[in-house]
Amino acid sequence: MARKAGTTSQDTEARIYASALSLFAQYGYAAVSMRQIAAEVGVNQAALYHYTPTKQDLLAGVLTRHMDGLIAAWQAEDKPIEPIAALDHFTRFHIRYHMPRPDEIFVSYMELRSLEDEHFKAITTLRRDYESGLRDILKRGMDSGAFSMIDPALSAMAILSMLTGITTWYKRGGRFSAADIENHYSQLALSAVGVDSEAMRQTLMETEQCSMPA
Amino acid sequence: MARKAGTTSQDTEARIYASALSLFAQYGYAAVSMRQIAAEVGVNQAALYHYTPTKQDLLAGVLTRHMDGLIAAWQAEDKPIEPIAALDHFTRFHIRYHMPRPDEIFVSYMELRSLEDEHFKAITTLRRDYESGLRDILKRGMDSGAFSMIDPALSAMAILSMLTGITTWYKRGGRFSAADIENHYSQLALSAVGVDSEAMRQTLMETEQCSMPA
DNA sequence: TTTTTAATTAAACAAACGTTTAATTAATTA
DNA sequence: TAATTAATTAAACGTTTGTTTAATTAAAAA
Repeated sequence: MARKAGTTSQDTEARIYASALSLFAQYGYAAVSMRQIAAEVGVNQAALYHYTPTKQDLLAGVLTRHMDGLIAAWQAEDKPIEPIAALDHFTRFHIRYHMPRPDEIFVSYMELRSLEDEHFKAITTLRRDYESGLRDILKRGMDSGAFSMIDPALSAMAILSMLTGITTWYKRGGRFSAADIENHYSQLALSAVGVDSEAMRQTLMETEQCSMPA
Repeated sequence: MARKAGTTSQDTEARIYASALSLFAQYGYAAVSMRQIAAEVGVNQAALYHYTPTKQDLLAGVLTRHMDGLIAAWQAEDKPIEPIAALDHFTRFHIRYHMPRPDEIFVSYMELRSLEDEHFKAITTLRRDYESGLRDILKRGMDSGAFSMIDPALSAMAILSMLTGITTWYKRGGRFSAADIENHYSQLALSAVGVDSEAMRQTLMETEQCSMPA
C-alpha cells in the first residue's frame, strides 16, 4: 500500500528507532516484540521490515547511533590541555551528554550481550575509543605531576563507572539539579586522582567555568 | 515418575538455581526459556515446576538468594569504628564478596526491571539496606572531620557505582590480581572522600591489614 | 513387605514469536 | 496526465514460548 498521508519515510524511521530504544530500555531487547514496536509507532508489523532487515539489526542500529552521536559530540568539544581542567571538562561533558539520555545508556550497557559477534565487536571498539579519551587525560596528569594514582587505566575505568552509574540512581526533581551533579562529580573525579581542593580551586578559577561551590 | 537414582531434591533445586543464574546472566531473563534451563540441569521442563510456580518466581528467587547472602555476610563482619578504617574495610568487603560472583551482580542490576511489582519492591528494599551501611560510614567520617565531601549520600552512590562497575571490565588473569584491585579501589574510595595519602597511611598502619603498596 | 509420598516424565495447550508473501495505493517522476 | 516507485498492509508461515495434565516410579514411611 502506500505511505500514510502527511508522513515521510524519514519520520517513520525516526519514530521506529525512538520506540525501539524506549521499549528496549524498559523491558529488554528479548522481551520486546516487533509487534510491540510497530504498535507504538502506529504501523503494521510488516512495515518495520522496510527499515530494518531483522530485529537484531534494529538493536545494532540503536547502539551504533548512540555511540556515533557520543563520539561526534566529544570530537566537537574544545578541549583544555592542562590536566586538571581537562579532567574537569571531560567529567562535565560526559555527565551533560549522558544525563538526558538514560535510555541510551541503559541499553548500551545491558544489551551488548544481545548483539551477535560482528555488531558486538564494532560497538565495543567505538566504546574503547571514547574511553581512551579519559585514559589519555589521566596519563598526561601523571606525567605532569598534577595527578597521583596507582594506575591510570584502572582509575579511568573507576571514574567511568562512577559517572555512568549516575543514571542508575538519579531522579529528576530530587535533591540535586543537573548542575549540582556536574559540580559534585567533577570534584569526586579530581579527588580520586589525588588533586587536593587547593589545586582544584587555583586551576579551575582560571578557566571560564567556576566549578567549585563554596 | 520418580526421583532419579542417586540424586536428592535439594541437589536438583541447587542445580536449577545455578543454571538459571548462569543463563540469565549470559542471555537475559526474557531470552532464556524454561526448556533451556531444564536442558542444562538435565531434567524435563515440567520438573522445574516442582521447584518454582513460575519463571518469574525463579528469577525472584535468584535475586533474593543473592541479596540475602550479601547482607548476611556483611552482618557477620567485624567492623572497625574509626571512619577511615571503616571505609577501607567496606571497600575490601564489597570487592571480596562481589568479584567471585559476576553473574549475581549482572543479573541483580540488569534484571530488576524484569521483576513484577511486589518482588521488585522487596529486592530494592534489601539493596537500600545494604547501601545504607556505606552511607553511615561516610556520615560518621564527615561528623568526625576525617572525610570531606559535598554530600555523603551522593558520594556513597558514586563509590558504589565505582565498586560494582569492577565486574564490567575485570578479567581474571589480566594485569591485576584480586588483591591489587582491593588495594587500588580502597585508595580510590578514600581519596574520593578527601582523605590524603598521609592520613591513609597513618590510620591503616595501625590496623592488621596494610592496604597501601609502596 | 506393603503403602504412601514425592520427584519426574511425555505429551499436549493456546498464545506469541520473527519473518515472508502478495496485494494495494499514495507520492514522485516522466 | 500516465507510469513508476516506494511505503504500507492483511494474512499466513513454521517455531517457540510458559504452563498444565495425567501417568509413572524411585525412595521413604508404615
